[in-house]
Amino acid sequence: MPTPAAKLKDKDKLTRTERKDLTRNTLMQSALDLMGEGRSFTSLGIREIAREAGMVPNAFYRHFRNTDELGLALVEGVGITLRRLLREARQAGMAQNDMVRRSVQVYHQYVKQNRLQFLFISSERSGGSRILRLAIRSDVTHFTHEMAQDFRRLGMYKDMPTSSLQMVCGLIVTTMLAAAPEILDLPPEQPLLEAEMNDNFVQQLQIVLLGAACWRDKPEKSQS
Amino acid sequence: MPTPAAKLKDKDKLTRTERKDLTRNTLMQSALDLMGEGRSFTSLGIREIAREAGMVPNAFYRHFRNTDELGLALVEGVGITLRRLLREARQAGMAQNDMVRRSVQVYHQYVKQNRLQFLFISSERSGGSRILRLAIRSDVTHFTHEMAQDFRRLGMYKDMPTSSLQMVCGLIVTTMLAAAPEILDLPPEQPLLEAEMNDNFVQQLQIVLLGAACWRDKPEKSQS
DNA sequence: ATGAATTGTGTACATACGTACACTAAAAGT
DNA sequence: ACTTTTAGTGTACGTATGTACACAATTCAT
Repeated sequence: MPTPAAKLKDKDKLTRTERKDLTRNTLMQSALDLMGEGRSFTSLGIREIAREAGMVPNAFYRHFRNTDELGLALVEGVGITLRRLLREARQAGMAQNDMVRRSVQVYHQYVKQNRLQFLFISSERSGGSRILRLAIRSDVTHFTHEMAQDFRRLGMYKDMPTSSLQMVCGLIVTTMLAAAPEILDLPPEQPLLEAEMNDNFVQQLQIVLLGAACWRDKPEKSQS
Repeated sequence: MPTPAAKLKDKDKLTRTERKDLTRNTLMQSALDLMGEGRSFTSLGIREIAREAGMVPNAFYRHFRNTDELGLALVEGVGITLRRLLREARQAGMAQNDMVRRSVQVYHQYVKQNRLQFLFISSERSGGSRILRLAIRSDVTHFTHEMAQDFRRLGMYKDMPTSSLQMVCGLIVTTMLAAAPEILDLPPEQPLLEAEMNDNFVQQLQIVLLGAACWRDKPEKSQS
């Protein structure tokens, strides 16, 4: 690696829009990389990102008007990542037996593999920029709904009204996302801590699923 | 209000340490206020905070070495706030009946009353500075344990092992804290949205409590 | 009462930032 | 073959930042 800057830019013969998308991605990746080094997205500057991407500051403007716009682009990638997660979880075989434990393992390694994206979600989901916050929240809601659909497809909680099912999935997703920062902060190569955390996580999810199973719609309205 | 800067500094006759603590608090409050205006804590600067506090930049150093240290001081305040919450919830009368609904209401208004502190917790709990993150997390753990003790005192889940009870409380706290950012982002004076959110929140907590009630320790170890 | 300690001020400097404007080179449209 | 578009560069400017240093004013200890 000759320079610390250039990320991936082989000067192949590419159409202009292709090259543009490429450096655009470089910018986004650079922002993520900076977050990986402990900086929070909201505190990133245009110059900083451009520098990390090996470009002159002004080049940034050819792709985004400001950092928030780059953030929104990152959120899109997050949406894709989350959808892939669901797909992987589905494929991981829901053998109904220790399906929760299995899912937790899949999730755990998925978070580690997509470290920077989850770092981004976790810290910006309730972070500084309102626009980003709402965008992420909307993506998470989307994810929740897809999970509910999957539950339906798998025939889980057959006789539960859809709204309740979504509420339960919301709870699951909340629990999942809350686990992400702790996974990310785990010191590497500490299988003991890791196992302990996963056990706790598994138990919590089992509680939720158990509660959902015992729920059996009781739509009592409060009158206080 | 003559100047936009001075917060609360009547020049009474005060001992030196009192006055110092006073301006120290002014600095902390100013940081919170800035967060209230949409800035994220990690992106705050010494000058910015000092300016908001109506002081010259250098004065900051008489109280904190850097912004992280101020953040840690804020975390202490957060701990106190959380403990007060538990106390209020206890007093709110756990009439066992719609106790969840009651607690949710208490919590909701508590978050709104301590808006800035919850803003701080929510965004820094998985935010940029590792030190702050861990400090907040440790406070939250503490809070969780106290909640578990309260559960014990109230005779709830009598025959559940302590570790499981703490796990359940962890789940509850996670759910509570996840609700905070949404409460904070609610447009003001929208009782409909508010009620909807609360209903959802209540249901989720009921699921958790129900699951916990059905739990009845099943300490099966996995062998995969 | 006097000297020390400490809180807050004023000035200063190197550095970083966002952004404007003019420019180059190369691809795209004609 | 030409003109136009456009991704990226270079320079420049006003402003904000962190921090160092010397200083003022007041409280504390003696």
